[in-house]
Amino acid sequence: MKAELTNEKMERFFQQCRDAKLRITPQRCEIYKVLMECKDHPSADRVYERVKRILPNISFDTVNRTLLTFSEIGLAFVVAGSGDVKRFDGDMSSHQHFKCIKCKRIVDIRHDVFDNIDVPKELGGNFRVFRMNVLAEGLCEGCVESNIN
Amino acid sequence: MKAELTNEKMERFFQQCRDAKLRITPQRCEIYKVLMECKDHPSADRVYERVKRILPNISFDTVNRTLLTFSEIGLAFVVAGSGDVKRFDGDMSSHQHFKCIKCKRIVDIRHDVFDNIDVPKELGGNFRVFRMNVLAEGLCEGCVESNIN
DNA sequence: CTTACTGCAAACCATTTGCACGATC
DNA sequence: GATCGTGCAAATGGTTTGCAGTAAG
Repeated sequence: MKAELTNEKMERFFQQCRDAKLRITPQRCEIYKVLMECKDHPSADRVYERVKRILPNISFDTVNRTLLTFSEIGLAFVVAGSGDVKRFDGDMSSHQHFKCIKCKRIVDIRHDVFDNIDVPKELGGNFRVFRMNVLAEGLCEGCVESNIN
Repeated sequence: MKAELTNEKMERFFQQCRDAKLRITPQRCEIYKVLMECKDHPSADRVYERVKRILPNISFDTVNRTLLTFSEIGLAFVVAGSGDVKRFDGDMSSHQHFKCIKCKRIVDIRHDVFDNIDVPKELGGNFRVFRMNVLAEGLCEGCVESNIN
C-alpha cells in the first residue's frame, strides 16, 4: 500500500510518547503506523480492521482508546463533522476537509486563504483557540451522479 | 426572555412548511419559535426542556425528529463539532462558531474573511458544496481561568 | 376521509468504563 | 517490582425506529 514509515518518523513518535509519559507498546506503534499511512480519514473501526492484520489479538477498545489518546497529545485529531462516527486524521499540517454527506467520504483540500487564519478578535483576549476547523459539506462526484437517477 | 417572533416570520415559516409539504402542527410551531429565540445553539434536549414549558405533553422524540427535519429543509442546521451531542442553530445567516472544549459553550463569530468563501476548486467541477463550516475550538474566558488552578 | 405526525417504548450503535491480567519501564 | 496498558465484557447515552392512536388538510 504505502512505503514503510521512516525510522526518523518512528523515532520522533517514540519521543513524543516519552514526552507524554506514554509507554511504547506494539499496539500503539501499529496504530500510529496505520494512521500515518491511511489517507482516508479512517474511523476507529477502520483503523481496528487494518491493525488487526498485524496484531490479530488487538481489541477495538485499545484502538479507540489509543486514537483518542493520540488526539489529546497532538499526534492526531478528530475531523469536525455534523454527526456520524468519529473520523481521525494523522496529518497535522494545516489543511481543510470536504465531506460527502451521502457516502461520507472525506477529502483533503488546501486553500491558501484558510492557512494561518487568525483567532477572531470578537472573542476578546481571554479566549484561547487551539484549532481552526474548516469543513465543506456537499456531494462528491460519484454521489452527484447517482443522485440524478 | 425575548420578544415574540414577528407575525411575518411565522408566516414565512408556515409557507416554508407548506413548500416542504409538512403539516403545521403546534409542536412544530413551538419548536421553531424556541429555536429562533435560543441564541445558545441548543441541543435537542435543551430545546425539549424549553418547549415542554409550553406543551407539557410533547415528547423528546418529536423535538429531536423535528429539529432534524428542520435541518433537512433549511430551517436550521447542525453545528459542526468533534463528537459531543448535536447542537442546533436556527440562524441561517453566514457566520462561524467558537466552541469551548471544556464547557461546550458555542459562541457566534463573524469574520469577513469567511463570508462568501468560495468552493475550493481542487475538488473539480463535479463536487457540489452545500455548506461551509468554520469552527474554532479552544477554551473560553471562564474555562481559561478555571484551568489555571 | 386520507395521510402525516406524535408519543411511547424498544432497538441501535458508537463510545466509554471497570476490572483483572499481562507488559513495560 | 511498581505502574501503566490491554482485552474483555458490560454499561452508557445519544439517536433512531416501529407502531398504534391522533390530528391536520
